[in-house]
Amino acid sequence: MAIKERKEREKQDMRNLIIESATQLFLKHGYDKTSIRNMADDIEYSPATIYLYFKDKDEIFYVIHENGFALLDTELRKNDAIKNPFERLGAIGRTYMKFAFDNPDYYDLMFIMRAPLSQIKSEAEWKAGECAFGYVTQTIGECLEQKLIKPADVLLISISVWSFVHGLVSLYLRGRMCIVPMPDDVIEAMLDSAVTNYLIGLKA
Amino acid sequence: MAIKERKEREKQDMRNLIIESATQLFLKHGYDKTSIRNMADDIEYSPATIYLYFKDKDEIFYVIHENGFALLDTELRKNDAIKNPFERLGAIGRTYMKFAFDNPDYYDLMFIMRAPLSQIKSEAEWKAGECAFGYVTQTIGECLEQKLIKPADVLLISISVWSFVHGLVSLYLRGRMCIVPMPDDVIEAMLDSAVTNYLIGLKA
DNA sequence: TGAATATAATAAACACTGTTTAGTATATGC
DNA sequence: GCATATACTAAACAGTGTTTATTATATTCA
Repeated sequence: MAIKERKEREKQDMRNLIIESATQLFLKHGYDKTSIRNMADDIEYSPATIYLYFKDKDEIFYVIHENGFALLDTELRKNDAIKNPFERLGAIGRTYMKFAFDNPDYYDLMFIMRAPLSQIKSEAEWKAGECAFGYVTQTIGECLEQKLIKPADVLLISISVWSFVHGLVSLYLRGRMCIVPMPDDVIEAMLDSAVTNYLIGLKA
Repeated sequence: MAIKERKEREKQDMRNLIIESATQLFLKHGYDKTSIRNMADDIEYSPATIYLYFKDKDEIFYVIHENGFALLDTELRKNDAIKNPFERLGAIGRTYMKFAFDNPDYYDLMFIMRAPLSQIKSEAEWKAGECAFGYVTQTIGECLEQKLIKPADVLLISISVWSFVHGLVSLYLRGRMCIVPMPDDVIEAMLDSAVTNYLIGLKA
């Protein structure tokens, strides 16, 4: 009975087709323009067919959100080559910001929007987020071991570092940095030096 | 011709009625449930009537967003009684966080959502934001004058402080703090000590 | 192989959304 | 009193996510 397996394969192919179409539409035209009907048009199936492969729209965007994390993870871990954990932490911060500015729609889905997280059943099951965050806590842990930063709870520092960079990035992406009336490149430089400054403050 | 003035008054009354209804619906049921039709039902007029008083839905929510800033401003400036600017800065931070947790929907509209800012014509015209942010820069300016914090550009520090607190708050409000699996009250305490810790790091 | 069953896909509908248009009462100005 | 201006709305437009009933196809078993 290889039929069952072929059917399973075909089901996965169809899921992939839908995700590919949704991702392409999402990155090209944004979240609002990525409707079930647009996806259906794109893959040349009826809208109802999509519901045979995904429970709802949020489930589709949860997968896209997970793919975004895979992307970010790959980028972040490229900094593994940097042996000094404090230097690595700085590089991770800059990589994180670059990711956000290069992929604002992914960043939105991953850290700002509510939609994709409606999928997690509750009680800490955000696997995608845990992986990237784990890399930060690990690096900060090494910094603490080597006494490169002021002693404090590793989780508290991790959350602080993450929140600091996320704060800068998300206020910028949502247009709130217009309170300082400067051209975009000047602001981006400012955000960069804010991170640099912040990390200096952590130094032991 | 007092008729013209009465008409103007009536026009304002109607605008207020719509805003009141929208605000009540928004705070009670959230943004998505606050539709033009729901507002119309509530004030017992047709949906089209609302468009005689507001250009579009975003314009209504821009007013609500401005009201939110008036509220936050009042709260923040209560800290004016604190003469020491560094202590005042800490109090402002805690007031800001309390506002966010007490009024998550307002906070969303003011600092996270895109919708209401579609109203600002461009090139730094975000009056509501400037006012609250101005109070922070002013306080930080005083801290610098009195050499209470490490010297740096006042704008850079202001943006850093704001981003730090906003980062903590917005990650929490959008469910991303679930990476640390703790009860809400423990997390809120953690965010509080993160701010305290951060401000200590700024100290001269 | 042929009938019965299970699977895959869809057309159409449901209940919404923001917004616009054309038409109707009512109030104002002359 | 009549023409004009104002206030209002019913209905439609163009979309949204999702569900249901139906049909066509593929698979299983006698």
